[in-house]
Amino acid sequence: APESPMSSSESVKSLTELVQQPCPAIETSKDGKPQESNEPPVSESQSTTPLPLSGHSALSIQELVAVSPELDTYGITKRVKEVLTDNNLGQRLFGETILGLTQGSVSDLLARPKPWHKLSLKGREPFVRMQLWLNDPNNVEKLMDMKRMEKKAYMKRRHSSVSDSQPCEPSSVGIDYSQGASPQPQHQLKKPRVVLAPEEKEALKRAYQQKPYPSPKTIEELATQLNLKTSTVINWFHNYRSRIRRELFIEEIQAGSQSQAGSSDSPSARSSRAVHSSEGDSCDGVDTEGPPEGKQSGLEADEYSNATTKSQGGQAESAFEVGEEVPQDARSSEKTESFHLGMESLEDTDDEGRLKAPRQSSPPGSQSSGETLETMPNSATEEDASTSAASTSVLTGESSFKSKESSEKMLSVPSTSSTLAAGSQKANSIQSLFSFSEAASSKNTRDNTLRKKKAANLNNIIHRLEKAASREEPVEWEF
DNA sequence: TCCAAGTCAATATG
DNA sequence: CATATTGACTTGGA
Repeated sequence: APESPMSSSESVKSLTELVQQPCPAIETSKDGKPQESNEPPVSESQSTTPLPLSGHSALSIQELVAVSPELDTYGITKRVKEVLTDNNLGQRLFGETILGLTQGSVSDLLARPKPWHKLSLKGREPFVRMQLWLNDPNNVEKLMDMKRMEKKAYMKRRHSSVSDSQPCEPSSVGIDYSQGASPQPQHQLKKPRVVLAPEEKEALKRAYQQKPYPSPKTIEELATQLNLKTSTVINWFHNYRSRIRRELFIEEIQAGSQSQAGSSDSPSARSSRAVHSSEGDSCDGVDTEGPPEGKQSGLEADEYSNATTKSQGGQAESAFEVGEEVPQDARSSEKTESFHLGMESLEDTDDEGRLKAPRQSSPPGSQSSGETLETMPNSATEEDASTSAASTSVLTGESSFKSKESSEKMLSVPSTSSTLAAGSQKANSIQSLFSFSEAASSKNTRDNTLRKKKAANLNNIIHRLEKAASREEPVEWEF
């Protein structure tokens, strides 16, 4: 098989190489790199590094991370993916032995790496490890060995059990795997893992568009209306916000990287990466509605609506202000819109339409039936307005306009880079922080007020985040 | 307390 | 089987 693609001519190393031996002075050889694999059972993860100042012994990665130069996370993941696929190595093995992470985390990391400057010290660690691994000439070989070993062990185990009736390899550990022991009864100790129904997700997304940072009160309402635990709603918002942010990051990275003028970047054919398909166009409305059937997969398409960002934190930027006037203050404009989340059924009576998940509990008397009423009394919360009038119930499809336009999509503008063509070179970073975008929408019909609103909303939170971020870290981003 | 960032781990998908 | 998605938990900062 084709082998040794290695870095060969790659000139990319440059700074990445530094990671290997950041400061010869201190580190000297010992290239053994601190790769230690963690044990299967939970890793150490010793929080708060106790600073092994005493030196000797392994130099923790955290120290390496601390001195590591800026790494190209996107490039690293791209190469790692190539190497892994070229050699038939799985994420699980790689993650557990090299990164000390589980398969799911690895998948996520490889698919959506955040730009270096947006990573915390902890978040940079896996990337440093990956770079270290890439620099290791025997990386593949080592992993292959591990794989073989694992297979062997597995085979052995299986064999004995199959051919041998009494494998009992576990002999040592007490009989029955403790723990759950009786698999049957399965007390409910196991926790079912909440799975939100598509309708519920839709409702939450809609709520998010109106208020990305719902007040406790709003959260309560949502929880009640959707018949979910409050913590679930809270978690959902946290996760959603976080994941949306991530989407923006990758856009940023892609935009930045695309400027590459040759050099680097091997022409690997496959490449992965999903292109953002844009979409759009025309007819929109229409559709859908009935979630039940068909195309479940396609439904998300827009998923976290792509946002169009635009940083304007205060300076600059005005340049490309979008053409359209944005309803500044998304907040106020919001009140016009109502919550209407279209979902009809849900909750309804008993009979199991299958819709209702196993969700246990259910607040004491809550949810009676029919009708959902809208709880929206006072308000007067600090955010004032916000939901206020709006919210009709989240469920009830009864709101007059459940309209079909529900499918909101926020056009995702393929950030065309305007500026970026520029030199870049040099620090290579250029990431530009946020793409401008917009422009596109202009042509569209003007009825996109809805979109604008959403965009404003997202911009809003982005600003807040940026502000906060810059405050704490006077780094350079943001030129 | 809230939040963000990282992860885990169950479970979807392919 | 491997990979992708996602609700929940953990950490660390104000």
